Amino acid sequence: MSINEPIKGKATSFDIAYRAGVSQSTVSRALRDSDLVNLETRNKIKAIAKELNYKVDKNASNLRSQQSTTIALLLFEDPTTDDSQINPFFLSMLGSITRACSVRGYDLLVSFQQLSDDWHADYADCHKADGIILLGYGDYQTYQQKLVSLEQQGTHFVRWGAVREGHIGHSVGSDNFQGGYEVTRHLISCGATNIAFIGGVSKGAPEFLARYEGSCKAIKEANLAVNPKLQADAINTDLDGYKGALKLIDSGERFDAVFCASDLIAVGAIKALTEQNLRIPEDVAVVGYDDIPLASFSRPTLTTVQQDTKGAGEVLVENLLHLIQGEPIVTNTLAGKLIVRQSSSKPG
Amino acid sequence: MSINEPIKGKATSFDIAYRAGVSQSTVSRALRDSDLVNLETRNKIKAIAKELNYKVDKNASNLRSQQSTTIALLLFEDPTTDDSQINPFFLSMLGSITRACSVRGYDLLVSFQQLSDDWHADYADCHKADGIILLGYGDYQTYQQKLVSLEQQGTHFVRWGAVREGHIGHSVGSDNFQGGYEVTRHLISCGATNIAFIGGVSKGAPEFLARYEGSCKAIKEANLAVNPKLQADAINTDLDGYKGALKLIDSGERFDAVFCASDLIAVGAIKALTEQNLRIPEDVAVVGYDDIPLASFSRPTLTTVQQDTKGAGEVLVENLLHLIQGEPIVTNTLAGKLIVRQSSSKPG
DNA sequence: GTGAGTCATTATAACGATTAAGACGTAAAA
DNA sequence: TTTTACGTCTTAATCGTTATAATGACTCAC
Repeated sequence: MSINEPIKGKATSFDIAYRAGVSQSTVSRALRDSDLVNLETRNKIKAIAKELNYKVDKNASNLRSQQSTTIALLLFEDPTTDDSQINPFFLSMLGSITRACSVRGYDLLVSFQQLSDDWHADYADCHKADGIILLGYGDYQTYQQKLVSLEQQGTHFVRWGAVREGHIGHSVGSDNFQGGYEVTRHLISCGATNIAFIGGVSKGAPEFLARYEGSCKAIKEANLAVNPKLQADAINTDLDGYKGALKLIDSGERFDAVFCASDLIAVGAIKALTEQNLRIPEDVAVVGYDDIPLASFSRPTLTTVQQDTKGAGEVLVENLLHLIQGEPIVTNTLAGKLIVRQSSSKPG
Repeated sequence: MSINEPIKGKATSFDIAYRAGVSQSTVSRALRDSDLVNLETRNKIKAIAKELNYKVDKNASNLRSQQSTTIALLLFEDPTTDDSQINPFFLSMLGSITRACSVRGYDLLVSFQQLSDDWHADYADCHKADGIILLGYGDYQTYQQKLVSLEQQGTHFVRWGAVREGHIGHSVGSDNFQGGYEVTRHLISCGATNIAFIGGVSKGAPEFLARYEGSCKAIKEANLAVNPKLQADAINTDLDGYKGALKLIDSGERFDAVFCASDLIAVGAIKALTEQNLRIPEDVAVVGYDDIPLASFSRPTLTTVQQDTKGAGEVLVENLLHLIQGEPIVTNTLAGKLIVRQSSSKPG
């Protein structure tokens, strides 16, 4: 037993051991409720620990047990957007992820990443985190290499995004195809026959592509024709939505509805349409995707698909923890919910 | 020198030492660019480290050096709001804080807190973080006790909020008084004579109070009368703004402008006013505070005060680091910027 | 040629926990 | 009585660093 009566700085388990008249290892066990130590001593030790305001040193604990009970969240955005404007959708997810982590006793390390950095090595490798959650719209191709090396290093990670064949690692995502399908069915039921789509399809976010494909399916099912000219590229900004809408108008093609791949795009599109004196939804119905807070306050309020952000955070964390513990993963697709608002109200 | 030729799991500094033919301590020094080790050996060691994909173990490093190069961000909201709706203003701050941390080589631990928990002990005490950033609107009284005990434990922390006399610890905040003053001067210059205020004043967020007081100053300076009946309480939600506006209308008092203590409140207020067929800004001018993304897209677009969130994150982190290193703190107040939009356009 | 002064590196303790293996009574089984 | 077993606790090794003191080698001055 070490003879360090006075507590110098923060209390250590040795200080408690001394006061309790037991060995340090017993203290360590007692505080983690090991039944290798007598209940009475256990309580005594806990009492002393509380009195001394003792907290287990995370670093020492992690070092010895070789795990950090910490999860790293890596947010990466398209390089075009700066850090002051973060996608609201991801931010709302942040809440549920944090919650999900803390419920399970995990800490959350947050980091925004430029895709250029070698983030893939910086977290799990130095034992900062047990696993990584990757969040970001973006071109899968650009960071596939990093995922491969993550995989090779045996790092545990899950990503939010489209669940597709051939993708590395485990993904959790909204059922974008189904969402696009339902949006379009809704538009058709409102009387739309020429439905435009604003959102990058050829390259870029696979989520957008899935939404588009779902939309096409609905159009075909209704015996309408898919018009490729009624599709305008846009990444996930309002400015791009604005430009996309202008492009559609300039194309001279007729359209009575616009399905925007995201709410931000929709906001921009609405601005453009309004400036051209088109009435929404009378002349053109508009639907977005994501149900960001703005959607319910824009004028007109925006019909959109609400992604289950609460559930998403929960599932992401849950799956990652399963992965870490070598258990099988269950869910990986979350249903979206169509929220009908003014921008696409039914006639009559 | 330990004789462990093969690398078992992740490489350690011993593995590198073996390959470089030097001692482990030399490796440790070399990787931190100590000039106690010859430049040539240093480069050699670095090369080998890179080749082996070696990363310093954070836990071991932290344990030994007794610091974590990690900052904890504690976000706490009024208990009324749930985790799915986080104040956009704080979220936008999150971006700059993350950026500021990573630039300085610090990690960021994020946590949302219910005020009830004993978060005050859970971060610095167990060496998870070197310091804490506290973010949250909220009644100062409710968590003052925690701040006191933080202080007592010698924990370093900074908070975002009103800088007031008698408050524990270091605060960084917008100059809310000045902001309120300028908003109101602007409204008066637009011709307003009866300016209402929606936002909790008597108790609750001191930020709101400061904005109100600034407003009152401007009113008095213009030789107008401050009408206490034209002040409605509201915490920071759109619903409360809605209710507040209705209350003002029901009061029967005349008013031609509403200064809302936050954009969220303003959004709710606009909704209420519009429903009562009041035109904005013709009948009533409306101004918010915060410049959340929604402000520039609402109909009408919302005049507001843009808080310098980018600068705020920077200053918060900077100050905290100063605090940790025992250096003096310089800045603690950030100027806001009035953004005039449609909701309060000048006549003519 | 002995002592002082550099320079580059090594040997060796910490840091504060976890955990396997061993020790010591005491009670039950042989 | 001796053995086995169990409950309870201690001893000691370990995690992978960082930091301090010690070691050699080698130059330089008196």
